[in-house]
Amino acid sequence: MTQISTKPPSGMRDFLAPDLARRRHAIAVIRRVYESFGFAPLETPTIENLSTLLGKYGPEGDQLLYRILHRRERLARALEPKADGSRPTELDLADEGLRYDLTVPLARVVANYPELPAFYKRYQIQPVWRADRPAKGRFREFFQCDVDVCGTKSLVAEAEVCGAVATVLLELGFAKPGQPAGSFRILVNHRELLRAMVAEAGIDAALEGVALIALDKLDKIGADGVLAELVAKGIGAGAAAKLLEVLAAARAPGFLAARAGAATRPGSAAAKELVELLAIAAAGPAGPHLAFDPTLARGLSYYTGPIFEIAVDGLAGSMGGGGRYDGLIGMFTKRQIPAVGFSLGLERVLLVMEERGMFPPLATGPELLLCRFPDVSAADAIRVATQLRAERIRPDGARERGLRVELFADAPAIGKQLQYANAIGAPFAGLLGSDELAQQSLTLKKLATGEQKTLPLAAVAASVRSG
RNA sequence: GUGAGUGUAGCUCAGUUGGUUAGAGCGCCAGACUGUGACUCUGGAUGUCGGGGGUUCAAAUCCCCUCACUCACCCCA
Repeated sequence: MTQISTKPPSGMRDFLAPDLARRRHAIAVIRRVYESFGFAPLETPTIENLSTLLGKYGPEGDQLLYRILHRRERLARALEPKADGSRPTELDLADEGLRYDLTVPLARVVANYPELPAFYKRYQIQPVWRADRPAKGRFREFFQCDVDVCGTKSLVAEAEVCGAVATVLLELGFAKPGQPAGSFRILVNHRELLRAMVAEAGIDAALEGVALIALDKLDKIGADGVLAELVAKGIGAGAAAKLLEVLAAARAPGFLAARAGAATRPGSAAAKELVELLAIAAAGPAGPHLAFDPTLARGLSYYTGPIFEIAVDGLAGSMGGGGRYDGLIGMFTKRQIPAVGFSLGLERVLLVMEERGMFPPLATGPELLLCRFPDVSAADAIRVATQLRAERIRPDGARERGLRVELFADAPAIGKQLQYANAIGAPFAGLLGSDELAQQSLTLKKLATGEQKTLPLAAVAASVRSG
């Protein structure tokens, strides 16, 4: 163990220039689209009080929270046995943790700033942390891109957040349904509908969670598999079979409309909401992508109404998810404020885009590497680089942006400098010798073809731009 | 949390039933044009074989421990 590991901690990553080019490309699209829907930006701290975070995500979520150990005297005190002789617990050793998602911090913010507009729409693109075991497409530090609407129970809010993420994906190059190669679906369901189905099957509300998780696997392990798992989790064989029956009925075409019309049956109101949501959303960009999926459950415990998840072929997890959480903000303030949101998983989106080759060519680095021969002083090279970088006014009055210019620091053999230009992917090299300097000119070399010409400094930018 | 797999040069990997000096390709460095890279040719350097212990005359190879990473499941974004 003499050698210090130079790798980042597991599940966390360094982002080098090519990674950042792709990430920034996606984030730029996300930000632009979210703002076009009228969402305002928000950023919140990396660290939140544990009292803010605990109890919002369910037991599994609490388990995955990164906690920040007390320091110095506070830690020493916390480590001592308590008055009753019992040992300190996890709760005694920390009262802060890293944020686990962006929704709970948003709820805290809404509760903390009563002066915010009654209908607060915000977007937030920041990393979150989960003490999970990393896997393909799963990290311990990852970025979420959230949009949320607070202050209304209107299903327009649902339609808008779905429309926003659908627009993002379309603008990133994901296809409409019918073009299976690049398509995505937004699955929708309703917490109340799920509860009604579980109740209808005669399953105890306490077992609702495990029942829903088993149900969610129907496509993977089949009806027999789900049945076996339900029984294994302590649900009677009769109730388990009944649940599958209820579910099969829910999958039949026309189920939602029928249930919405049957006002006395459990889940009728929820079905009605989904019917309405699908109808409203049909007018927006999410319309063609939305699909009712009665098995969609979602793990976070704060959801109360419609829930969503983005599914694409070939991705084990989801690219994003969301739903309505009318009770969450009320956990931080006496005011009960309804809200609904959608979260895109940046890494999941990038993963799928990578696999499908969806990135456009992304320009990075300098457009021109300025190489100097040994007979040119460093000061002269800097003067020329400065001139090339500066914006200038063309004779016709138009403004011309300066070039992205890197100046080679030393002046070794020109071949070395060209090798470097090649290595960093610069499309052009500018060769500066005493001849060029005397004429206020530059020999411009196009690396891809090797062709080169000497031209006045003032003409270099235009020539680079024209390729 | 469960199960499986992989750790050998900067990278991707080969290395036979244990056998003496551990290899290839790519990359890197130097040269074949003294103001020209990417292509070609020649030459060169590169390793605690993940780490520790054990078996053996002998270990990259077999055994144990440990660490790291990957995949699948679970769950999620």
